[in-house]
Amino acid sequence: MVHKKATRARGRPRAYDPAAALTGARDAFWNQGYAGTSLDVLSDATDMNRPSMYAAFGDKHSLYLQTLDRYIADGAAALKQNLSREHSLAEGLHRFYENAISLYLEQGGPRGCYLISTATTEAVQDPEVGKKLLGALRGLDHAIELRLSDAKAAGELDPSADPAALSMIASAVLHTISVRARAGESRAALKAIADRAIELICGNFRG
Amino acid sequence: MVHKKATRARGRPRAYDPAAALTGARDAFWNQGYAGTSLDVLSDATDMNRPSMYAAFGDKHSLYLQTLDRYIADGAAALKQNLSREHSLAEGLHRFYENAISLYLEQGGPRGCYLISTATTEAVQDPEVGKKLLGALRGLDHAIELRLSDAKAAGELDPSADPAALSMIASAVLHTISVRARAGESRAALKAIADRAIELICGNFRG
DNA sequence: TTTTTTATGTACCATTTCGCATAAAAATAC
DNA sequence: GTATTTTTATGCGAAATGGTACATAAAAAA
Repeated sequence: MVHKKATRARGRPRAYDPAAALTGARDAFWNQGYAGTSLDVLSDATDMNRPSMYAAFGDKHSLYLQTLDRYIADGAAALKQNLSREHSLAEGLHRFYENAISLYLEQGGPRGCYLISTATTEAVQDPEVGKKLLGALRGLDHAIELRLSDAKAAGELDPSADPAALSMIASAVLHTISVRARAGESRAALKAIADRAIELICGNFRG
Repeated sequence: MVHKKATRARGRPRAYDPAAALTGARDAFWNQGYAGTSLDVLSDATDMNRPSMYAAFGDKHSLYLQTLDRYIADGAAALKQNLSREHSLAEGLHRFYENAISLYLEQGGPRGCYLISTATTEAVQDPEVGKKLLGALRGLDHAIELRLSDAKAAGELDPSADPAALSMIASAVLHTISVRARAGESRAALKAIADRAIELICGNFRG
């Protein structure tokens, strides 16, 4: 039997929580963008001094890439849950958009999707960011398309429905919600957009 | 009779073209974002030295706002032309998206929509930018909705069609095309998205 | 207790960034 | 020609930025 905490790390224990630090860094980038966020701000946001940040996450660029990875992983997990076949398609899409809108408007003012709001700007000059962004966009398309194909097979969608086209629309609606949220659109307006999209995607069918 | 060039400005003539300089500045911001573009880069891009830039456009922030204004005005003019009633709705939307895709992929790598790719990031920290962005988004929605209402009245759209909902979709598709273009998606893929959207919006009707 | 290991905290450095002062240049007005 | 006006050109300077050296603190190991 091995006690997890039995063997403690050798030297001085770290004074910060790595996961919380990454969240703090992400929130700072989220508010000010990659280029607009200084190491001083990141140091405050992570509750770490500069050398510790460096030791833990590497330089600013490397830290940013790690926040992107975690956001993408978290988003994929939430997506999988929301679009599981436990709920109807309409219900799943409803949860999916509600979840997104809440995330985009969370605490301290609107901010939109982390990728669209910060990574898109950098994607042109930074191939690593561009690659992660494109991968995430395609991943979302793909996951939704799979769910729509299932729905079509299950009779939840009209037999003439085109899952590829509809999944593109569903993604586009998420993207527009992100942009509008960050621009300052109200929660009610964003919800109305989501509701209209769900109606349009699901047509007259209800699972 | 007054000759336009008869009375020349008093002092040393300017060595730059104001409109071209604004275009150069815009392109620099477009590539690197607002925060990521330094005055040195802007000075190169405008072919102006720093004091001249200041005299002509004010500080970096003021210059950026002016590039936004011009982009928004240009976009509105192009939109008006593409969605005029000279063409059918489907044809108009086709021109609209083709025009956008060409702009988003123009010269020197993909870049997306100038507003979505650069202003969105700043919108949270910079209320002036946020206001301009939100205004532009709503302006697009409104213009498309008007065109769709006309199309409905003219029998180009199904009588049951909802212009407000469809215009939101049409805008969303433009937004997704911008994000995907900047992320590196191919022109063919972007065109496919536009075509699917047009089909979906226009339904089975053709004007 | 002493050594070793790991993390912290202060302070620093080179560079970049934004913005402006100042002088020279190029035109018109007198 | 001289004065006036407007722009250009060089370059400076304060502040901010990304990144790191170095000494110290806090733990386990010997």
